Amino acid sequence: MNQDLSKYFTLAVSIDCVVFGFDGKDLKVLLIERGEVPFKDYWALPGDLMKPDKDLDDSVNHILKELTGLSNLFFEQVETFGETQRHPLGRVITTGYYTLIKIGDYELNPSSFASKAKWFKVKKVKDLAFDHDKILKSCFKRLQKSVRTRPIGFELLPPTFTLTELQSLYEAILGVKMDIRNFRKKILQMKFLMETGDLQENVSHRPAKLYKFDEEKYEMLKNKGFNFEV
Amino acid sequence: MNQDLSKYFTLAVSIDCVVFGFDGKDLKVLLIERGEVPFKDYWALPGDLMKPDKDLDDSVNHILKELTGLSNLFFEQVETFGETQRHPLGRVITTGYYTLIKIGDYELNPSSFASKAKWFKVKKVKDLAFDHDKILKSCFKRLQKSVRTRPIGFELLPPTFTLTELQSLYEAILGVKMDIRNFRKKILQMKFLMETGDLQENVSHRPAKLYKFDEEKYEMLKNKGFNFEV
DNA sequence: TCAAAAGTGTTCTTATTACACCCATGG
DNA sequence: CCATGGGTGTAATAAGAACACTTTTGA
Repeated sequence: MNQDLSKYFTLAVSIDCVVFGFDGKDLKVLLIERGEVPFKDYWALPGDLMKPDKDLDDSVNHILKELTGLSNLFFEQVETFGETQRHPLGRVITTGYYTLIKIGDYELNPSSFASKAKWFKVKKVKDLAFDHDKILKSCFKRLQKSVRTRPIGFELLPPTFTLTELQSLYEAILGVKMDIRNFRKKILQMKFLMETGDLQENVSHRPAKLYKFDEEKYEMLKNKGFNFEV
Repeated sequence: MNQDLSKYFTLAVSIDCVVFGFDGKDLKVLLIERGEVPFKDYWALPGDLMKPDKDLDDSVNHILKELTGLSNLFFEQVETFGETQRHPLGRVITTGYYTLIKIGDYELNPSSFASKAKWFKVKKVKDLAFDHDKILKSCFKRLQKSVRTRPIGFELLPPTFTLTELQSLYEAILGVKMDIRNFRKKILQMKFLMETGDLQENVSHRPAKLYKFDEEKYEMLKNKGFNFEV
């Protein structure tokens, strides 16, 4: 930090949110349609410039709420993108965050410059505004890493779920097929699932047992981590 | 991005470099003594404000060279710190990067506002300028994670080394003692080490065999990753 | 009675752990 | 001949991978 500081204080910082959800079949990501320039009418990650008087990490939820109505989520910071040409209106460095939520627990209320908000299959997404394809890819990779070293599920599944739904979630995130018997063996021996005693209803096949997360054991495992190889 | 953009373009972005080295016994980190305010005479991570016309990732090596003389290293981005009060001269968001090098392969030439540059044992470091304790901790954690999923060593050891030196490196990074026989078994079966045929000299005990990395296999494993449990 | 998904065990192979003694050198 | 760190193998246990048939329901 030498001479003439003022020329350095000329950048903006933005935040982009990658909100992952699961509909029982596909892994999805929440996008907004931009109602303003730049990239008007493009689909984009919910994101905006950070107010200069706010902490970076604290701004994530404010920005997401403003655009989509979703609030109070737990985000993990992933990567910061700082190419000179990434934003057409000036020098904007952006930090990407991701979170996991249950689709359906939250109502989407697009506002501000978001004209729409909608869930898209992660695998189908492309041609987003700015460098958002890159940010999404980076966050998706981080999610894939995380899923192997700590339990994920609670955040993405309804309160009770079948083992097949949980397996589908892991398969959707990791993009692989797993052996049904080995998956069940592995996941049950971790002891963070409890049978509810209830069964699926109105399915035209043998109804599956419904499970829920034992929150206490689940939080314990989340903190200490584990190794889920596939 | 709505109304009055100019009030957003008032931030500076800085970069802080965590350069890890190994002296055969302890894991070390390179620090500079700051010759200028703020935090004059404090030890700090080498870091500086980014020039607004440069890419973020590209600035890392420029900044490190300016302060320490080290150039052309491969950095991994770790985390961005953006608390409002983290810098006394204004709103500065900083991104932390880390790299691994062989101490001794590089000559330290402190310049610019770095009055000194020196290696410190990672475990002993505290009371750094700004929030650098936090940045160092974050990068150290990332290093510990990385070491379990891909080979590390080449960057930190001399061209030829003994298995005990390699084991000491892993123990220094992970902060655990490992079984000598199991360590050797595991590391040798990965096939990225080659015997040089030479032995240690001038040691007052049985001289150890010297190994080197099989660069081809080593790069392969680095790209595809592996699982090194301890 | 058919279609569709649920549910269940065993065997084989591989990886991990724990553990103790002799060897080669310099001083 | 002593001190120092180098070097080696095996047995027991645990984890992972591969694999096929029966059950329950609604239509």
